[in-house]
Formats: sequence, C-alpha cells, structure tokens
Amino acid sequence: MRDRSIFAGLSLDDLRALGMEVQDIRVPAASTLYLEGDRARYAYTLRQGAVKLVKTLPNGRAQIVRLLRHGDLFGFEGLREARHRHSAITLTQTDLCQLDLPALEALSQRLPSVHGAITQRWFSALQEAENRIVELGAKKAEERLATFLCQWCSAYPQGGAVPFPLTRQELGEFLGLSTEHVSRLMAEFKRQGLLSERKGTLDIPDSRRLLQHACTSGACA
Amino acid sequence: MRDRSIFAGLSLDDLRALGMEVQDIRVPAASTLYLEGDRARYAYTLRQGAVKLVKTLPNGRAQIVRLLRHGDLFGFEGLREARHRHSAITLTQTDLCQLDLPALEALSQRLPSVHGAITQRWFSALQEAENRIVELGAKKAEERLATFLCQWCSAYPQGGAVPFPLTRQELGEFLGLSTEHVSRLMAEFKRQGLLSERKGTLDIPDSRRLLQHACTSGACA
DNA sequence: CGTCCAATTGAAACAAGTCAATCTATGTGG
DNA sequence: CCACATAGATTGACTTGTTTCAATTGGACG
Repeated sequence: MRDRSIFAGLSLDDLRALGMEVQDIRVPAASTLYLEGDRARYAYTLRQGAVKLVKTLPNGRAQIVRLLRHGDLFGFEGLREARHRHSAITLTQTDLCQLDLPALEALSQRLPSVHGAITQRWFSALQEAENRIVELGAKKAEERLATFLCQWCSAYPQGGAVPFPLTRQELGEFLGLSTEHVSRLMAEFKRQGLLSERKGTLDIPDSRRLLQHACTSGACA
Repeated sequence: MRDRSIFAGLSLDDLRALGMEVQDIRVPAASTLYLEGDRARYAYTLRQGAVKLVKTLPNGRAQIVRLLRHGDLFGFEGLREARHRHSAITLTQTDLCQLDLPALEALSQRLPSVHGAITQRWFSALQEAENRIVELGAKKAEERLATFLCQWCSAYPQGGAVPFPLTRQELGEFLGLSTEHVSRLMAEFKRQGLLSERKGTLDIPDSRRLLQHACTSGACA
C-alpha cells in the first residue's frame, strides 16, 4: 500500500530517518479529525475506512465536498494555508496515517518525488471536483444518485455487495438533496430491482441498467 | 502584468532564450480556443477579456465549469493529460498569451519557480471548485445568483458599473439554472433596486444589501 | 424597415423540499 | 425476556422552487 502512496519507494525507516513523523492511528466511526477553520497540524493518508470532508454554510446547511476511501489523502491544504478548509469526519472505523505538516513540508522540498506526488493528487482532486460541478449543476436528483452509486461501487472491482457506510442524510449532503428525497429515490431503485441494501452494504446487480438512469434523454457514457 | 504571471521575473526575451514559444494573440468574442477532448497543444494566459470553460454531457446539457478573466490561466491540464478536459470559448474579444505545452513542460522542469507557480494555480483552482460545489449543492437559485454577481463585481475594486459579458443562458449554465429562471431573478433584483444593467455592464450599488439574498435564514459571510 | 437573437413574461407541469407521522432495527436497563 | 428509548429510514400530504413551453418584447444591425 505504501507503493501507491506519496512515499512510493520509501520505507517507514527511511521516512523516520528523514525526520518525518508518521503515526498510524485507528479511530472509531463519527470521529472528527479536524474542523473547518482549525489550524492545520496534520495531513492524513487513509488506509482503511471512509471519511467525509464537509463545508458548512453560516446558516447551518452542510455540504459534503469530498468522500475519501482507501488510498486517498486529505488535509494537505495545510501545506499552502494555515487553516483547514473543511471538516474531516470518519464514516466508519478508520485506519489513518497521520503526517506532521511541517515535517512533510520539509520532506516535500527535499524529495521531488514526494512533491510531485502531492501535486498530482491536487490535480486529480481538481479534476474530480470539476466533474462534481457538472453533476450538481447539470443533472437531476435521480441522475446524480444513480451516477454516484455506480461510481462508488466501481471502486470495488470484485463486484457483488460492497461496503456502503453512508446514511440517507449524508447522501443528501453529498448530492445536494434532502434526506427524504434520497430515501424515496433509493426505494424506487430497489422497487425496480436496480439495487439492494443490507445493513451497511450495497449491491448493484447490473450497473449498466442503473446507469441508464444517470443521464436521461440520450445515450450515456 | 507579467509580474503576477507564472513567469514572474522573466522577460519575454528570457523566455525566448529558454526555448519557450510565446505567442500573443487577439481573438474575437465567441471563439473556440479548443474543444473538450481535443489533443492539448497549448496552454493560455488571459491578458484581457473573458473565457468560459465548458463541459457537455452526452445528452447535450452544458455546464460552465469555470469563468476566467484577466490574469487567469487555462489549458494547463495539458501538462498532465493528453487531451483537454473542457472546451474553452471566449465571451468577449480577448487578448491571450499562447504557450506551447511541450516547451512549457520543459521550462517547468528546469525552473522551480515556474513549476511552483503552476502548482499554486492548481491549488487555487481546487479551492475555487470546492466553493462552487457548495454553492451548487447547498444553495437555492436566488442565493447562487446573488453570491455570484457580488463575487464577479468584487474583482473590480473601483466599484461602479463593471463589464458583464454573460448572457442569461451562460449565467444559467454556470449556476445550474434555466435561462428563464435566471431572467426572472435578475428582473426581481432590478425591481428591488439591488442592481442595474446597461448593455454589457452591471452595477451593484450596495453589495452588502445584495449579499443578504446570498444565504437566507441566518447571517452570512 | 425587417431580421435576428437575447431577454422577458405568463401559465402550466414537474421536481424537490418540508413537515409530520410511522416504521424498523438496535440497544438499554429493569 | 421484556418494555422502552433511540436513531435512521420510510411514507404521505402538502408547499415551494424550478423548469418547460409558448408567446411576446426589445434592441442591434444590416
């Protein structure tokens, strides 16, 4: 797993020798790792579990900006800004690698490979964010949900029932919909046999069929 | 202007000496600089005018992903990917600086300051994209429009009437709304004396008052 | 003066949100 | 083992927000 991390090629010992504090931690579900506006001390790589990054409007409405899973990084905005731009909250029990930001900064300046890996992640995050802008701006509720569910499951190549730790409310906060509306859409998908759920897992028997609801009126990607 | 560009500190002659092709071009309004999926040859810096970056869904719906003005860069995804991720279309007559991507790539590897400047722009773009996700996901039409108009005008510090080259349709494609709905909201804002328009310019006499429509039910940023 | 395109307006259809009640699973303490 | 409490999910009825379609207006320009 450290292969596909930003430290590809470096062992834990290498990192320690370079002055990099690396702390492996396990936290329970619903833990707050940091809050929007907190002074940024650590960045994280996610080894196991799921995390949501949330922004909250002054009036209290919350928007999940990104969902993170195995292999994802977060908190790296602390390299450029003093404070975190969003809150990070675990959705499940989660294994993390906690990286001291000042040390990471120093390391990134010394090792081009590390710097490049971080830059690449920013680039990918930008790409993903732009795709989400399209989802939110140009698609209807049913299409957003169908697209999202298929994408979520496609991260588990083996198929079959996959872990699905999101509540209806969290789905709503991610997709820009009300809890109730999400619930209704999920029920409708189930009624049509497009998916089934069982306590924390989701099964999409035929994702091509579900994808037909992802971009109505016209053929789809 | 070259100060705040990615080539801060380098003169045009410096650039040419380093093998960097720099082409200053002027194009009319509604010019397509490149299309989504085109092989990426050039990146651009925008000296004067306005450009929209658009993504189109298979069914034809379009979403403006980003709006660019003086000093903004675009097309730089060509450094990481072979093809452009969106279409770039001018909204006005526009002065651009066209950069040959392979040469830029080489230059960026040689000069850390250039590389760092590009990285910084990606980081800012990510930040902006995440803010837009919140706008689209958590706000209602009126709030989105009010927020956007204020932000647009705040880029012109002098106040008063500012250039505003967007059609109602483009506003809709940016904010995820129908043309007609944008039109109605604009009319309503005008009726309330919150703004006025005159052939390509926009005037917001009191942006604080307009911002009260930007995040209803609760105090706002 | 007629043409064209954008903007506006109205009426009706539709999508999505809100509020309230119910249901279900899960866990708790008696 | 059984009430009971709790939190999330579901459902229904209703309201509000937004789109759609169609018609009209208005301005810019040849």
